[in-house]
Amino acid sequence: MRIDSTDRKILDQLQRDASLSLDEIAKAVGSSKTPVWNRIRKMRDAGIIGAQTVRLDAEALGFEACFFVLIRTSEHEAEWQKAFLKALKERPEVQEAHRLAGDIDYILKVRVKNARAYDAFYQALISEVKVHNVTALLSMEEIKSTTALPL
Amino acid sequence: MRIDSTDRKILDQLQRDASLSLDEIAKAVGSSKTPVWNRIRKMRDAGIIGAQTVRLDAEALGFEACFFVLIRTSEHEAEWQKAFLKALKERPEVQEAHRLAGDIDYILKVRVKNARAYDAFYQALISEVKVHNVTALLSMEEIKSTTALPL
DNA sequence: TATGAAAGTTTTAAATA
DNA sequence: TATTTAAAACTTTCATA
Repeated sequence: MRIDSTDRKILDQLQRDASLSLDEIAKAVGSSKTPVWNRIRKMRDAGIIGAQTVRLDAEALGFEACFFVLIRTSEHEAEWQKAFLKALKERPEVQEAHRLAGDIDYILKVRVKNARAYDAFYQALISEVKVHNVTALLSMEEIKSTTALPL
Repeated sequence: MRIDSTDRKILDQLQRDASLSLDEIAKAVGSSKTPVWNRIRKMRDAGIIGAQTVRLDAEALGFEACFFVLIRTSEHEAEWQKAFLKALKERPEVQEAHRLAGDIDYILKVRVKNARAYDAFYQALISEVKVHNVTALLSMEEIKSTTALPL
């Protein structure tokens, strides 16, 4: 699917504030309701626009600890990988999981209530799948956090 | 502000799909429109509910590279830190930035179009502020990515 | 907490450039 | 083909019971 500059402007508005009305978006991108609506629908159907969410204040809700977890493994078989990915997807405290190129195999972002909850997560994970080496980096301060793309 | 189990259910619905109508949320949490609306408004005013956003498909929009960047610095003065944080906040390719406890001082998540764009970012950053040691981890596969809290 | 009415929004369809 | 207009269905918001 081709995306032109008007589409890009619409996406930029939406990722800044998805609660804007069609009229407001139309005004901001210099168009009007119906064409904007058609573009949004097309991009939704194409999967370019995904789920609508709200950002919640993690601290206020008692999620006071955030860890980045660096994982090295000696296992590289398909079976092991399948079990590992499944475990990550199922655990709700894992907010991000990436397979990496190079020395370190995986990185996770894990959001939990406290250090103890992290330990519970860690114990559960290593009992489910064998990992070679795990380093946890504890976040002291969230300087920035956004999902917005620099369109 | 105190959050009860009904509030938590509402938040959970909203972070799953912020486009749900009040009626749908009310039904899901076993209440009716007005109380749900009052609770949502209260939580918005308290800042527990933040901005509404849409998730965009980064790959489809040409953002094909994602790096996690581990930074060690020898500088720990207030002036340096101020300049560094400012640089991070201003750069739109930095999606996450955390100050860490321990050996590594900062971790960034950087989303760019390609490896070349990452290099441009890296050169710009180190010319703005002095950093001691930088390790970039390249993501090969985004296994999971969510901002949802395990309420 | 529930009801309901006013204002505003989304969605579809038809008409127009 | 893309945009404007129009109208129906639905949602949010808020006053009142």
